[in-house]
Amino acid sequence: MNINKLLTHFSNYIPLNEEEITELSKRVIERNIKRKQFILQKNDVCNNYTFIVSGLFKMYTVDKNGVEHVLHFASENDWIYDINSFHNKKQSSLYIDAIEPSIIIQIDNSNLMYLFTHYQKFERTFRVLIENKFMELETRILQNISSKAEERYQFFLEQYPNICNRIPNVLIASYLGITPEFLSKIRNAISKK
Amino acid sequence: MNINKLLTHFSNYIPLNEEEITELSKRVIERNIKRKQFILQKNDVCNNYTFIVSGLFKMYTVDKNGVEHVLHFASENDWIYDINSFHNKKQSSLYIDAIEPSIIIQIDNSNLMYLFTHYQKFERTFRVLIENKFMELETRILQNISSKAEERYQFFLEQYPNICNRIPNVLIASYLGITPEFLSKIRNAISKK
DNA sequence: ATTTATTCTTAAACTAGTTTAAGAATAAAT
DNA sequence: ATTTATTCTTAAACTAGTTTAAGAATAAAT
Repeated sequence: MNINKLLTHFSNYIPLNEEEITELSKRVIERNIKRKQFILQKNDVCNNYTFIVSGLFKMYTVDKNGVEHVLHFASENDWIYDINSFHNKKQSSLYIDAIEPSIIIQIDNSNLMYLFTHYQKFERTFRVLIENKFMELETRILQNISSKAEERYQFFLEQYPNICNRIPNVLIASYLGITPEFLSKIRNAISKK
Repeated sequence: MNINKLLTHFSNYIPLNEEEITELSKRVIERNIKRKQFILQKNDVCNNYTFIVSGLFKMYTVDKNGVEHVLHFASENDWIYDINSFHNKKQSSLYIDAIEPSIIIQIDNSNLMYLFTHYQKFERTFRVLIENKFMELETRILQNISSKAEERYQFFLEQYPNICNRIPNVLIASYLGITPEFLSKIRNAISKK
């Protein structure tokens, strides 16, 4: 059962006892997602936290010119959700879809709130989780305001070695905030060094 | 007493009862900070969450060329801290200093953890706080990867109308990830519209 | 009130990154 | 196995943003 992967994930923060495992297991659902299948689309309300058992997702906006801007990638043992839409129950401006065929475990808003309220451990774990995600975003912002595209690309390769070769360069460029053509130039320049 | 400003801040999330107020009050300290005074310097461990009663702070790095890069501004009723240094108790790579003379209330790591463990309400409030800060950062990242400097500047002015005219343009440029000279160009272009 | 430090602006020469276009290479679908 | 769609690369012309320098304007300090 894939729930074990989620339990192991939790135990990296704080191990759960039997009651907590039972409660959690009752409140999540497992789904198989095909490549290119959406788990969130613009104007929907994001009603689930999604844990990725296996596979790879991207979360992105589409601007007025139809260009995609990738806000996050997430692969196995990571979470993906539009936090703003989820907590404020408002329409999302984001899309989430699968880059690879994936297996996910989802928990919806009311079940998550139930766990937070009845078992402080869950609230703690999710506090720490979001704190860690906040740190990652701070690092990324710092990169964006202080480094050139080439450095940001090199840093991306170092930081996400296990996903960078599963993601097409078009999407890496989008994530870095540059055009795919310029990323091509950068890659060419690096290979000549 | 300035603790009231902090209590009001909490009650915007979840109101505290008398016991919680007493516990909180025992565990915080109030400080006056002069202009340009540091509350965190590189290589120190950030041991406090800092609530700003009045005044204005910036958190930033200094790169190898001596250039400052502003990660965050924070003014009255907001928090500032290096979350990475605080939770992992490791040396910070950031500086925090006062742009204006300020009054702050600080709570240190062990006291905050005490409150989290004994009163779930504090853990909840700080979870929601960091979630909100995460949303802000997501918006900022999206801006950085998808918009030109002029749009990012306009957005900054709209989003932070009460601090943008208290901050020198050098620092706004740094926050936006552009040079002050280019910000000058942008301001000139906008004023001609 | 005066000096000193900081901030802001302008301009010219430059470089990082974009746009447009088109072909080559690779991966996905049947 | 072949077709179709997607991804990647190259190059030329362009534009957004940087660098260097220097003077003007404003704010801070005494």
